[in-house]
Amino acid sequence: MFGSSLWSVSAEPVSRRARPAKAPLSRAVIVRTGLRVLDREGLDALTMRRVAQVLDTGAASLYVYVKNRDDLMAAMLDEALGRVRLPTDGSWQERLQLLVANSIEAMSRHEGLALVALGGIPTGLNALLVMDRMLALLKEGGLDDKTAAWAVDLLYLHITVAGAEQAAYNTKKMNEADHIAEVRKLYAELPADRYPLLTSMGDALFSAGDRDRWAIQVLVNGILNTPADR
Amino acid sequence: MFGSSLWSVSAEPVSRRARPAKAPLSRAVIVRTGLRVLDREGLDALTMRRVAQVLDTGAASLYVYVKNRDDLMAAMLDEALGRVRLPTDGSWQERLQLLVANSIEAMSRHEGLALVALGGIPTGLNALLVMDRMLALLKEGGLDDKTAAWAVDLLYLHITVAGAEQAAYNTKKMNEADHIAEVRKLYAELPADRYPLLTSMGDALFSAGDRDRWAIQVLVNGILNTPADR
DNA sequence: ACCTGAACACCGTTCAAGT
DNA sequence: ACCTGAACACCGTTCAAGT
Repeated sequence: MFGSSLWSVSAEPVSRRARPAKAPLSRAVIVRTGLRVLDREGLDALTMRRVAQVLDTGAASLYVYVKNRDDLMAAMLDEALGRVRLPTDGSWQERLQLLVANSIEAMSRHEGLALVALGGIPTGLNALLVMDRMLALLKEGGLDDKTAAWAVDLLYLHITVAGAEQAAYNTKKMNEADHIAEVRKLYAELPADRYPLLTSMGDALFSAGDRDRWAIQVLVNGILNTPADR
Repeated sequence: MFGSSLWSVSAEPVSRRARPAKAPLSRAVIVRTGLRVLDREGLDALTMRRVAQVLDTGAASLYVYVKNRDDLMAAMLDEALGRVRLPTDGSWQERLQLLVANSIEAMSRHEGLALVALGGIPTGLNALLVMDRMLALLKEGGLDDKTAAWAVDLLYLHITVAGAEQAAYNTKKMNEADHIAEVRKLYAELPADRYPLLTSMGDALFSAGDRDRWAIQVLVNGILNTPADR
């Protein structure tokens, strides 16, 4: 009875105003959507299905623009690195330290993204730009090519871990003070004969201060004092 | 016709010799089995189901001894760190550098394991032992408590990334030389105006040498030259 | 050419039910 | 007490079929 009318309804052309054209898919749109999903819903929610859903399509459609989930995350990381501000003022050492700090900060904003940088020479255009600027600063500081090259490797590695750690820290559900108190208690209760330092210097272990800034200074000072060719 | 005999067969007691008692489950056995699965079949194969299968049981049985997959992997990491050799000879700097190198090596033997250390103050008994020994060496070197504490943080962070990178490198399916050649080509083909250093100093970027050893030296030198209290 | 429904081959984790 | 079959609520990825 309703068969043919139902059929004709679904065959009827639908006004574009009632059902407006979707924004066309593209790699850039998928990458930005992935970043939004990651930032708003967390790493667990960053699934191909969820990203597709936000774009009002099916997961299969993403594979035209993105090789797989890892490829998507790598692209998201590079997008995030595109937001790094390149310092212009101060001595070369100040600019280098700020560039490293800015890169760490950019990575730390997005849960789990820093980890995809591990195990793989960077190939993203924005990651490479950061590396090129670091090389320029190191050469400005008078380092030889080999030391500068190795230094950039090490600095990028540090950016990755520091970013990952900071991101994990930012995302921790647990109350930070509670967590530290708990670990502190664990350290204090360790057997003192096997862990003499951890049990005895508890206060210093959790001492406040800008550890991130200090770590970057350590790296730069170390690089200046350690030529690659012994 | 065969109904009752089949039924009686399955009800018949089976000799323990024909079907020997399984080794009883325990946290230690599960952790060691996980490590074996990881080393032999890779990170993708490290599933609760696969570990259980090797132990001739169901995945659900593991949850009596292990909170979840992350807990299992954390325990596996600490087990791996239990294999780190603690150096006894040489100056405190030599012993420290060797301890760091040994720790990196231990982590790098097991794909993906280093990553579980990220984002979380270490609490495994073997990780803590490595940290305690590092603290002892730094204090032997005359560092104040605060600098020593921050230094151990930084060194452990470096052990983690370096281990993760090395592990990824060890596990790479692709021919190493081919991969480097590919990246080198990518760098060379970058626009020279935007990437002046990467395009011009290609040789130095891929220069051979012991980068890992150099990186550890950089860290130690930097730590010695950078007190935590400015 | 571009898109997608449906299926494939898995996951981690829980829990009622068994011994 | 200890163990487990089966189910729940998902995954990433592929591909034949549609428009």
